[in-house]
Amino acid sequence: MYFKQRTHTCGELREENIGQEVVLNGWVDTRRDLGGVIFIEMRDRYGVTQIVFEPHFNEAAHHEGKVLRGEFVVSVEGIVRKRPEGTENDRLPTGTIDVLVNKVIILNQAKTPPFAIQDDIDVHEDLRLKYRYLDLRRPKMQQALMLRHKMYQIARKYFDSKDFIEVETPVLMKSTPEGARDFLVPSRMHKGKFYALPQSPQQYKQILMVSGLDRYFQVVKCFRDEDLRADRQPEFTQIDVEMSFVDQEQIFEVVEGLMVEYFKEVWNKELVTPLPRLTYDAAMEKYGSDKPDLRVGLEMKLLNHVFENSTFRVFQDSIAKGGAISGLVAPGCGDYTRNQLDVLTDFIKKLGAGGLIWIRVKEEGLESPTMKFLTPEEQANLTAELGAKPGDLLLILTGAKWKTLSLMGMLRLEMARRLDLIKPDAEPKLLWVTDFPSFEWDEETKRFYAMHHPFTSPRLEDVEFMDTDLSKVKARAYDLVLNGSEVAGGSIRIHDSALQNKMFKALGYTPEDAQEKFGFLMNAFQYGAPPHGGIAFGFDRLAMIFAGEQSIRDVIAFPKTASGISLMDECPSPVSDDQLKELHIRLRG
RNA sequence: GGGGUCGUAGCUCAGCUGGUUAGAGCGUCUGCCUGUCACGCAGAAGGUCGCGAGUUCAAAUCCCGUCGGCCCCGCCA
Repeated sequence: MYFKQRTHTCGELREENIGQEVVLNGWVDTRRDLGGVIFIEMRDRYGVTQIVFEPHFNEAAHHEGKVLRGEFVVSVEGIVRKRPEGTENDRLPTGTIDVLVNKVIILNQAKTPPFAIQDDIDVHEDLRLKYRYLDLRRPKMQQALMLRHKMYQIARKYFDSKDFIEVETPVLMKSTPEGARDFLVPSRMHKGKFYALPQSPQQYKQILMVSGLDRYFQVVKCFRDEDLRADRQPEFTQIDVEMSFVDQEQIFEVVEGLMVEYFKEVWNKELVTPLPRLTYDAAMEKYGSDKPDLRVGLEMKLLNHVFENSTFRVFQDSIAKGGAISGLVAPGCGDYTRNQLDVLTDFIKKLGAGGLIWIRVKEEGLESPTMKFLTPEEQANLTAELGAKPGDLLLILTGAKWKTLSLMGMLRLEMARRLDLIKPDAEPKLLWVTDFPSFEWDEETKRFYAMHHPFTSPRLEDVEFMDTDLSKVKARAYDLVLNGSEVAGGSIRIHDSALQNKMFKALGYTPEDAQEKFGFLMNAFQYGAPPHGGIAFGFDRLAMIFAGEQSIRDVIAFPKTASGISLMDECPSPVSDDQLKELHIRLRG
């Protein structure tokens, strides 16, 4: 089909183009047929331009214009004309002109789309995902993808300017049963053997440091076969970074530099550095989360010392077992009804709490079923410690330390939602969370696991505890947290074989286990591994927050649903027996 | 694995204490309309009430199961 190349995009024409003969190619956005004159808005990635069919100007074109429908692909030739006085559209950058059509070629017809191709449509997401190619025509989605593109380019330019080199690492690699579940890829040529898709290029980037690449980064897809969330997809993009001969401080400096760029280029905001830092312990104690949202002012308080000598059985038990008593003031919620408090109690119980202690603060004192268990002195200390005022509601959770703090953190966010404390236009809050524990106790298997990964260096002053009390060992690990989301995480790695062996031993690996699982990394480290460390950005999350979206699906071109399927191409899908046979696989059941 | 919520026209929803022919707005189609921009006016078409089984004289409505979307907990080195 013959058609002329466009002379302009649909977002380009202005008053200075008046009088020019132009060619536009694009999609029919909206159609307003007034019987005589027909107005059509034409859309492409760059914008929208109104084209006009007038019978007196060109009868044949007008006749052709009659049959155009939404989403038809057209090429039009015409003359740019100033819109008559009073008919300008100030919502369009092209709104002072329109194009009087001389000729229209229908490049393709289109079925009526199942939903309108425009922003702010009210349509279920599953429909958008099934027809993702139409969804992505919406200006908002195109802007999201363009923002994402801009953010890739900023990162690449930034890291390049800092002497980092981008290296691609394998997508087919060895499965490591540590951490998240691997996606497995069966080998045809090696019966019974499997590749795994990388959860992250962790081991490869460390080997690149051994190889002397010094500074590496990569925009890289990673895969984790775990359940999804609004901010979690089974395949996602990291900006992966590793540096040699550095400590935490140099990594922070590099990362903060990139964040300054992002704040400036995306939000036009000046980010003040160095960023605030919070230790893991402090974050848990005050915010009940290792990714605290500091836009919410509410702070939790540890109350163990207030109830040290309490006769209240619940508090006694907690303290005796080394647990936590955590309190939170819900300002102005002192008028919560019994019913509202029951709803709140139910909310936190469903998350795993044993119960919720609530106390209404009145002018005349504290009001709660729990009060009969507390001495007047304890009541006074409680009020003072929390800084509670009449009209407030006090919430207290108690039990095993980390679980209780974490539950209180969820309650804190719930109260923030109820009190509407997170305004969309609130100043973004970016901070480092540092000094994560090296080890995490797992109740189910009754053993310690690496909280980050087994190559994370403990703080050197904590190495002595590796033989005595693993719960005391803190790691040289850090997360970057933006508005309550973990947007990057990393650590200084172990580069010393002796320390690495000590770590494997602490995690319960025999030397044979370690060799079997991580042998290639261990071997590499015997040939001169420099001190090194790094970080990886969760790029989708970062893009989501910078785009002001609530779901990473809105900044990913072709995302999966919460159950991990693609509604558009309907994967995962069954495969033929022949395919399975070739891979030496027989399905069970 | 668990909890919550939703599923009715192409879309967004109402109807749900069982009872006539399941409605509305938008969209689509047809006709009229020469400056619209949410064009307007008139008319029409459009339904496996997610699916299955059950209770009942009778089920969109009640019960059970199942599938799917979204959110959360667990999980995510």
